[in-house]
Amino acid sequence: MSSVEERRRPPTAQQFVLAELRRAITTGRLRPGSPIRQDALAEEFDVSRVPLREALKTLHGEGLVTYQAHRGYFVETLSLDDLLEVYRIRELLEEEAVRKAVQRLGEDDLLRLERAQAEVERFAATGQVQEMAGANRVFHMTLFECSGMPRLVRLIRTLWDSTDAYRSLYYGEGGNRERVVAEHRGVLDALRRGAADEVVSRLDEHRAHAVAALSTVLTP
Amino acid sequence: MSSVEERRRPPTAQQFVLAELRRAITTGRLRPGSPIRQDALAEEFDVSRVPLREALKTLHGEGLVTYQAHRGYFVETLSLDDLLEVYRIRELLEEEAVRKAVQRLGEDDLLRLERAQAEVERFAATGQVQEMAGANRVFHMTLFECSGMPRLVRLIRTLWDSTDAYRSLYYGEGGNRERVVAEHRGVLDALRRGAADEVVSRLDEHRAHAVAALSTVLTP
DNA sequence: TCCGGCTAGATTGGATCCAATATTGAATAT
DNA sequence: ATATTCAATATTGGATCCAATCTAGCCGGA
Repeated sequence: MSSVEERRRPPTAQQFVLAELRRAITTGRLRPGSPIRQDALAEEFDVSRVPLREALKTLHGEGLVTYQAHRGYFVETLSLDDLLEVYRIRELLEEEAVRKAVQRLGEDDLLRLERAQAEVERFAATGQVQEMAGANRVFHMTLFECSGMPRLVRLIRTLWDSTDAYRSLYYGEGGNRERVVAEHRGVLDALRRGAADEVVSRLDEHRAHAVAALSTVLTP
Repeated sequence: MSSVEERRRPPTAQQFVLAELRRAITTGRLRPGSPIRQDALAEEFDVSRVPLREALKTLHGEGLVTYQAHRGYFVETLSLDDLLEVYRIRELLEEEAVRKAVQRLGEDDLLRLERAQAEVERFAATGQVQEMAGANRVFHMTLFECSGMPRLVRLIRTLWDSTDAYRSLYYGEGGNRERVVAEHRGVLDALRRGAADEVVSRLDEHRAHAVAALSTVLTP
């Protein structure tokens, strides 16, 4: 809706800190393996340690940090290997979700997907990176949710969360936006025809492109 | 090592509360869909709300509870359908882990697995249900860890955690213990021969038996 | 010199108190 | 009677303070 969208601060401090921490970790500002000093970070974000610790628990669940009782949290390495692993796991889980979704897909689902795709294209055209990342996410999750497997969708969502910060990187690159749009259209087309295998392979390619682009960014 | 192991209280209150909450939810004492009153629960467990909330964040990550800002946590339904879904997801992820593990399996890994299996058999013989559940877990995780995919192992572990309380139910039933032992031996045998497909199908059966047994418990 | 125990500082874990938000019910206006 | 507003209450979110635990460096003894 709003064109500027100056990243509104979330309704709770934990959610705010959670987003900040994700960025700090994925951008490498908090270096892998280093301990997380709660006092210093809390002060930096201008909150107390309580919401900070709750955010850290969430990140622990996502595997971005490790935890040892009475010793605290440590930044988990997110190397290229890790990224590849996450994408491999996504491949496995999303294939299952998509196959189930194709079986159950109704006309209303297709309409929702097309509306989501329209959003993606709108932001792609205007070059609004953050917004496009959000719309892209809605598109994919809408599809996954058609699987009728809520726990599976949850897991996939968590995997997306844990690599969130990278994605806006991806959409920042010029050519990638157009390709995403084209690939989505191909997926939608295959969905309409109920061609499960084709949908799966198209999405695999879709991911592979993202991995390839991100690999070059991460290797320097 | 210790044979008695009278469920020592964990070193932090959050971990204690976490275990208690898991039991309370999976046994149905906290009814699905009902809100979680932090004050009441904290008093019941004789801790403050701080560690309780951190435990709830962990459970949220596992999908045992839902969360809405400023409205709190709610017990998530864990119906038979959910259990089936969890096992289906495990099937997908564990197959990947096991195939990778078979490729990389060394003699030392096999030795560790056999030692783990010896533990399982020891507790199976004496009918120590809790201990056997623990040893069983060690056996499987040891195998998964041979995959060299730490994030994948993490995910699988989380899935096991979220249905932990059910498993001791399973091992309580008389005949199940002997079958588990026999099935593990079959898996070990196939592993020695490097027969990946056979390992996968044996583990699938292994899970299927557990699901079947748990289904009868959950349907009444 | 090397090892162990010990003390002081740093850091995390938890309890209590206050603030912010949501919910409930009653009073009022239509 | 129904809908709406507003106040009272319940509940969650967060800040501060204190306790428990870990870490690092020092000291004494073999």
